[in-house]
Amino acid sequence: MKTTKIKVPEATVSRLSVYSRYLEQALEKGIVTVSSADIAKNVGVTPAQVRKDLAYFGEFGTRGVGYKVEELLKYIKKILGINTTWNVAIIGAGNLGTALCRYKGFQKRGFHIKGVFDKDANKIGQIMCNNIKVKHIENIPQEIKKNDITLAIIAVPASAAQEVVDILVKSGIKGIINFAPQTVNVPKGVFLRQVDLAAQLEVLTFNLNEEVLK
Amino acid sequence: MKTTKIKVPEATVSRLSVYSRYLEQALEKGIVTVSSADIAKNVGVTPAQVRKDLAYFGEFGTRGVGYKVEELLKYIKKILGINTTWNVAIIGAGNLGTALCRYKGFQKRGFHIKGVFDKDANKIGQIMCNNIKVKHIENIPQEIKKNDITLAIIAVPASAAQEVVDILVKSGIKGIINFAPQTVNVPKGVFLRQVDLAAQLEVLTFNLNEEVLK
DNA sequence: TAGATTGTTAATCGATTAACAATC
DNA sequence: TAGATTGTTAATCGATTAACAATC
Repeated sequence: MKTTKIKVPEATVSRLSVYSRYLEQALEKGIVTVSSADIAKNVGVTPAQVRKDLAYFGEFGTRGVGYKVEELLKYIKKILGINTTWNVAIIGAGNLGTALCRYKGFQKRGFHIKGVFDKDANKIGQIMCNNIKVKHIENIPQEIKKNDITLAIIAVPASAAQEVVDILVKSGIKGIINFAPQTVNVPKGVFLRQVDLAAQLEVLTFNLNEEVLK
Repeated sequence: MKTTKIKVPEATVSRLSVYSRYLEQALEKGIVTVSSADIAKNVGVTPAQVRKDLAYFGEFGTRGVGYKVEELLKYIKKILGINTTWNVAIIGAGNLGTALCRYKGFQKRGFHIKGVFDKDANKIGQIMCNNIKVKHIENIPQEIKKNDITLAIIAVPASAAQEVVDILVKSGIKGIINFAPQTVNVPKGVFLRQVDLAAQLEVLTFNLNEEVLK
């Protein structure tokens, strides 16, 4: 694999996920070869964008021909690191945590939920998904080691988010998705993504408001 | 209100949501005035960024002093269009749809779930949240009109996403959040946001992979 | 007044798009 | 070969940051 010298934009990485989903669908349909224009049309970007995104990582196509679907899919999965499976912990066994635990989309992409944690005594011991019992937050460090968990999803109230982040970081977690609507801090070397569901709706209402003003 | 001539970056809009959350917390704590540096420190951006973001919409501060928390919060909420409430439909009464229906974070920001729809006969008639009964997808057009619903959240399988989008658009929905991992098309004048949960994890695994290569 | 902090402009940085030579 | 499409460079566009005059 080519060692990347130039920094890859985060937007490029997100788009690679989208390309890979399209390629999976194309593969199912029995499509063998696609052009950057095909990919672009199906995912709503420009062909130049597709080629540029791929160019960060190497040369995967054939001039005059295009890309082999199966091959390109394999490459992108490797680039994204999803040629292997990953073990994931969910913190917070409320509605959202439960739903995420049962969400098929994670399994489908090789993410296996291996632990669900909460503080609430009523929830501990309950079975959430895949026969996983909710454990107390205290057990995070040992469970993460025992089950080789690398990623964590936070689905606790905003007020508890930073505390949970700190526990996770101390336990050696390297990547966190935070669903709590709360800015949190992680040390260098730990990757964080903030997913703010209400803020998503607010971008829509902003746009609707602007439309009215026009 | 100043009519915006210059296009506001989407990133600015998202940050306004984040600023407003911080301001709400500050208000609760009884903080009266904040500087751009205060906001910046708490949400993890630069003070210049905060001032630039606000400058798209007017002058809300006092030089040498800062911003009045309560006042700025009110302005931002008005800009985002969340000085009023919005009615929302959820399509898909599976795990994710159910969780989103019960999610407190929406209510807290003035988003009221007024309808939940599914195709599955077993789900129809079940009570999801706020005493809302799941209705068949066929009922979307009339329910949307009846309940004055403007926004919709799609939580159906990828294969059904475009079909649902088309129904929603035909019913007059103006803003859609799509949780299905599927690129969909909307006509001009309808706003769409794609929230791809697995892709979020994949950005993390990409980063972890890169770290290893270094 | 002196110190603080805004609002705004200009400079920088980064990402997207267009264009085209390379090449299948 | 001629047509098609990649990979890559240069041009454009847009967003962030730095700097500072305005002003409380």
